[in-house]
Amino acid sequence: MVSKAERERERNIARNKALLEALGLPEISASVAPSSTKKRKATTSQSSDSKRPKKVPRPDLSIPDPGSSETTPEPTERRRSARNAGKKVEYNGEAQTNPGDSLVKSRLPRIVSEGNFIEHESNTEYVGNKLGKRLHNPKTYGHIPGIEVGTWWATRAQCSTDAVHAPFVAGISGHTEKGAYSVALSGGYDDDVDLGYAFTYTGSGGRDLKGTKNKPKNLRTAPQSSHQTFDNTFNKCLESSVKTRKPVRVIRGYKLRSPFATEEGYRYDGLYVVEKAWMELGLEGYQVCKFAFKRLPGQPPLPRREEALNDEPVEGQSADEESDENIKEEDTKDN
DNA sequence: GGGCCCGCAGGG
DNA sequence: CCCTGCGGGCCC
Repeated sequence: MVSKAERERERNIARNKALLEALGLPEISASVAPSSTKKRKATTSQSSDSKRPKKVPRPDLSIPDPGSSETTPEPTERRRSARNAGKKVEYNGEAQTNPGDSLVKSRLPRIVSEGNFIEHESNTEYVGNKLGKRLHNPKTYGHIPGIEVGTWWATRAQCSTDAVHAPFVAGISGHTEKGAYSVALSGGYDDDVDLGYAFTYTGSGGRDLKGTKNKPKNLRTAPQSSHQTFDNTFNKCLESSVKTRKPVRVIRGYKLRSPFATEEGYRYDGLYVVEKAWMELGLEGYQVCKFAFKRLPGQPPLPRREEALNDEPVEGQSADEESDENIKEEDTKDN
């Protein structure tokens, strides 16, 4: 038996999916199975052990002892498990006393490719769950220099430090007239559809973050309790993106319900264009703002979750054409 | 795992 | 300043 809400959800999904498919594939119509192209080793990390310990972003790297011993005073070890993310973990002990020193070395971040994902080893210290020193302005359109598609972070704060998506919590960042700089796909709306090369996205607002007067909640996210509108600043940004067609940086997170979600943390999935903006009835019975995104061609294929690999192969994935270096950082000159 | 509450960055 | 927001940690 299927509940009414569930049916509603299925209908929304079907409608959104049809809409995305109507947008067409991103140029290359070749439906190449991603595993057959460049990421043949994409899933080796977990293939051997049947019981996955839930998070294995890095099976093993050049770092001597990745094993659970987090206490290694290894100064080069910067990545942490998401679980440790706000703790007062003393990685790098004394570096903290003088953050400026270790932060300012302005070498560009180094990327270590790792099959299914890319580990980001920048010189930037990620201090706790706070914003570190940025090398670039997040209020720009297009790629951030030095940050490859596929770059992975444990937390939103780290992603913000690298200027890919500035807000810690909010899903949308942008300029109301020129368009969005970036969005985060991190769950939150269960009738969004993610095909990888295209997805639908639900806008912001309409949530009662404060609870009632007697029962103040002061939440950062909450159930829908009123209609969304395009007056909302964030929604306006995305609406403008449809007109300006500026590229939007997209990150996907572990909460996303999609074969393209990360196992944990957040991943930079490159540039998309917002093709369409509209309103529809959301699952919670309120009007929501919806947006259809389409990925720009010429970008690395998206990794899929392990458990999704057995499913039907996805279309629209193809090896990189010539890389699109023409889409570079393009300043907004308003600050 | 769910509930709750907090800090925090960004923008008006 | 104030408020928002697809985090994150902790406690249960």
